[in-house]
Amino acid sequence: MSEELLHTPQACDDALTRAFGFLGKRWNGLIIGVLTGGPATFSGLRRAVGGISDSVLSDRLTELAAAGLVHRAVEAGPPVAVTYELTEAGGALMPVLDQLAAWARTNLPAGQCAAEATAAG
Amino acid sequence: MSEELLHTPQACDDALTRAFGFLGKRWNGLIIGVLTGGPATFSGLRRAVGGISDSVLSDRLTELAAAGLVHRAVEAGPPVAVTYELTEAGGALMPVLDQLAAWARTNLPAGQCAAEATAAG
DNA sequence: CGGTGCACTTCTCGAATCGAAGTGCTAGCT
DNA sequence: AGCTAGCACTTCGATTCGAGAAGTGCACCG
Repeated sequence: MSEELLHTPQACDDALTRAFGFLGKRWNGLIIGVLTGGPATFSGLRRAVGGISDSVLSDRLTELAAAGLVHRAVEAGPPVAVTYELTEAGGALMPVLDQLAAWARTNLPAGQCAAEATAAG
Repeated sequence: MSEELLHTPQACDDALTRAFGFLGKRWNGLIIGVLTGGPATFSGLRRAVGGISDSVLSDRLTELAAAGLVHRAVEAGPPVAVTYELTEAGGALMPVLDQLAAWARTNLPAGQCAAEATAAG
């Protein structure tokens, strides 16, 4: 048990660990997923992800912004509007999430989009 | 009055929702990530992911097995040995996790594998 | 016989999350 | 003008989740 017992047990999955530091938090994955469809507002995001609470969404958005994955654009003017959108780093996740969705469609039971079903015919 | 702003709010990210039903749970992503390196035992897994507790690992493994992502192989014989390995569905995640790791290496700060550094030239 | 490792389970405590309500401001209806 | 409604958050109380330690039964090592 000195040198090695397994073939590099977890060589570079250190990157995975960091990735799941964000994606492992209950809603982060979905939030980014929704954002891949374009910029959104706070309440727009809340509706899109469905089931998340204001407080958690606020927290997650702050985290994501601090990590540089999403950009918080505050539009001045009388009605202060806040828009969230992916940064470059966040956008780089789009193909990954796309593959992930494809995987879920193929390998996870009980679920398929109506839009998908029609294409099958 | 611009209705164009909402272009299919969340068309098929229903698949994402299902995917993150698993990956959104604190350790599931890492567990699968470790399993992509080959089959492992309970304690082997515990060591590989690092920081997870027995109870949670047991829960996650049960969930993953119930979802058909990992296979729980019980070897009889006097010393009952249990081995966990990815099923086809779980194995299909490997390329996704690979991309995810690549993304993390590129876009998440403070982290780089020694093995990667060599390729810098 | 005593110590160790494996595969789990059970228990308790603190953290994370939920869900609803509250705050300050603007817009639309009457 | 008064009232309702929406947006972007924050704060509060309650539930659920996860961490850490210890316990169980069995086989191997010395």
